[in-house]
Amino acid sequence: MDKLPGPVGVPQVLTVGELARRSGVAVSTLHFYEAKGLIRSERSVGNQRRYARAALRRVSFIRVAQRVGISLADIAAALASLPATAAPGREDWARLSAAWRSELDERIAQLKKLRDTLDDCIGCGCLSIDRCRLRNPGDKLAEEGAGPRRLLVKPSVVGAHPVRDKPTRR
Amino acid sequence: MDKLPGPVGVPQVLTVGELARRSGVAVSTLHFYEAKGLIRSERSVGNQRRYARAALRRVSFIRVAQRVGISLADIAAALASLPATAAPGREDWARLSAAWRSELDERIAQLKKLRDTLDDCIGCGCLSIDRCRLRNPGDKLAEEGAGPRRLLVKPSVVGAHPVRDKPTRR
DNA sequence: CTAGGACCTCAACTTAACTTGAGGTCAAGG
DNA sequence: CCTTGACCTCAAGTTAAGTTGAGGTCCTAG
Repeated sequence: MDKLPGPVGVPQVLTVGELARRSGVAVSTLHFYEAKGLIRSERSVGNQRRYARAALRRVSFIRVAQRVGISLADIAAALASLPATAAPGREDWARLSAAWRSELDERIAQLKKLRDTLDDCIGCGCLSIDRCRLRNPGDKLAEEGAGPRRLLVKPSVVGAHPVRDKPTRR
Repeated sequence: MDKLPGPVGVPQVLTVGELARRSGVAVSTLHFYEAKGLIRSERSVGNQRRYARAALRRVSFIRVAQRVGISLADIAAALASLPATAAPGREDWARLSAAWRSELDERIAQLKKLRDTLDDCIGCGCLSIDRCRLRNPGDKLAEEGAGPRRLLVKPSVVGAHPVRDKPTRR
């Protein structure tokens, strides 16, 4: 029953090469993702990876999430809530969606703010981002020393994106 | 006329320590940004960095842009259109805004799509991202081997975010 | 005058996310 | 039987974005 390499129509199980071609990521990346626990595979008799079609979905998800600035670690955490073994059911996706909803909303708000800030500051002619609608009264920013407060929407719950946060002394 | 260290009210020129505190980034990061050409400073008689107040604005901008997944290289390119020497004028910000507008809009669209996709796929009960509204007819995805086409909005003009694009053979 | 903080440079280290390469297996075709 | 292409593992290299550290300067306060 084990579908072997040769591409025959629409296979129910994918080789790593097929998954790579169809998802648009390199084979090495798939190996990497698997090592990181982001995707899973069965093995054929000859020890080759065999992916369920659901893997394609997972990889798409990973790439898109990454593209908007979410780290693999966060993605892995989210995906961990899906059953790796079987095709995820409705409530599995529901759980994931709920968990990410606020994070995504927050990032959207952040982006809009950045975009609109540029526009506004041009429109009003004040020539300055930290003055105008973004400037806090009295210029008393220095109080807590914790980043661009006016542009940042909030510190983020999931907070593990590529941007190194606060100079953490380990 | 060179304002020296001691914090006195609201200084017109900032030391690296002050800029670090007020912008929320580490001193080392400011050095790094300067080395990369993202910010600029004058030097005091004693060879210490002195930043114009405009630098605070630039740093805020850098962090926020970064936070939404834009690379330092892209940010540097954008900032390069601003005069590093004087305070940027209205048309400088206008240029920057215009250049980024589509990129930001695109990323916003992308994020919304990701968010709504999760919601939709739960709502419709199809249990699958690559089927449903995202699935292309006939499952003929394998044609060009170029990434998650249905979720990705478009290949991005500025395209230099942390996500390693295509397995480029150098 | 000497100690403390804040600053300087430059090189080396770190982490995430991959890629590259060396050396080896496996199955189908000529 | 032998080659070819796709696959395997594991180690090492790469890039971006910083951080850490060693060794040195400078000014202000005690």
